[in-house]
Amino acid sequence: MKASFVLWSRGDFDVERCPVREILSHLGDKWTTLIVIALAEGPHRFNELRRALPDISNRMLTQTLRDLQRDGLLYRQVFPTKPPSVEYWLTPLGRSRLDPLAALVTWAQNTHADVKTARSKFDRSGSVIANVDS
Amino acid sequence: MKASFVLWSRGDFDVERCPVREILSHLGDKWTTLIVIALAEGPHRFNELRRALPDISNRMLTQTLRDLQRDGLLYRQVFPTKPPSVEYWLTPLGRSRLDPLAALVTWAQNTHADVKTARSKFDRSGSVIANVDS
DNA sequence: CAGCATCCTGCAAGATACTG
DNA sequence: CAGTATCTTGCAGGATGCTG
Repeated sequence: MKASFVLWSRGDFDVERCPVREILSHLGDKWTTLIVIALAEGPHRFNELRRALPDISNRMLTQTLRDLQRDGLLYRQVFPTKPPSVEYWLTPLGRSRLDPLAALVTWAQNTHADVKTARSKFDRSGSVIANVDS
Repeated sequence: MKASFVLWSRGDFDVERCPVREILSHLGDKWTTLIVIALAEGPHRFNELRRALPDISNRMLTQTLRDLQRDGLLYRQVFPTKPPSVEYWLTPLGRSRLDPLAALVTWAQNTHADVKTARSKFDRSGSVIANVDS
């Protein structure tokens, strides 16, 4: 059993400074990951991204892009055209996040059916009691 | 460029049924992943988990465990001792989630320094304007 | 076009008290 | 010990209108 993360759960640790939590808070928010994935294809402009994420609000797109830029995951380039256009694309650092992300997405796709099955089985079985017996 | 996820962002797709969103909603909540990681070591009882996640509320621990059980990611075994004790541990399906998760955690640890640097650089540079120039 | 400023809302999550 | 049942709340995120 490769227990590689244990450092966070045992003993003396500051919740605020737990690296695992940091990560999760990033993955937690609704849009960050979707934008990173959207930019996997290549550079995109503001409104292109808006169209790619049909239900994102103006506010959230701006804010999430800013955060990603701030963390060094993407570049932002303003072209002084008229009207102005702005392009976003992944930095090498940003690209490097795609790999673990892809692994996760793949896992989810592969196991999706199993989860669905387990879920409806659980629900049918009275949605109470254990599940370990037979 | 291995564009493996594109299916979700282009053209005709139902936001509600986007598989990527499904996944993210699972990873999104505050505790699910932490619990899965905590159970990587092996079986744990309710209050053991509570101690492992110092700041989780009673309510959230119960609820998250139920959801994970429902999705077939963990087993729940009640021992009719007095007072009762209950053990939780990962199913094979649950274990299989550890791999992509570990990849992500590792990535985060490896890049943590870079992100911190980028962040403070961004903040110092007026926290406005672009970052692509020099 | 690409945003910012504001106001507003719902729901994830916390706190607390009680039970088999 | 391992939960359930309520009540409450903060803040992520939505809606809308304005501007260089």
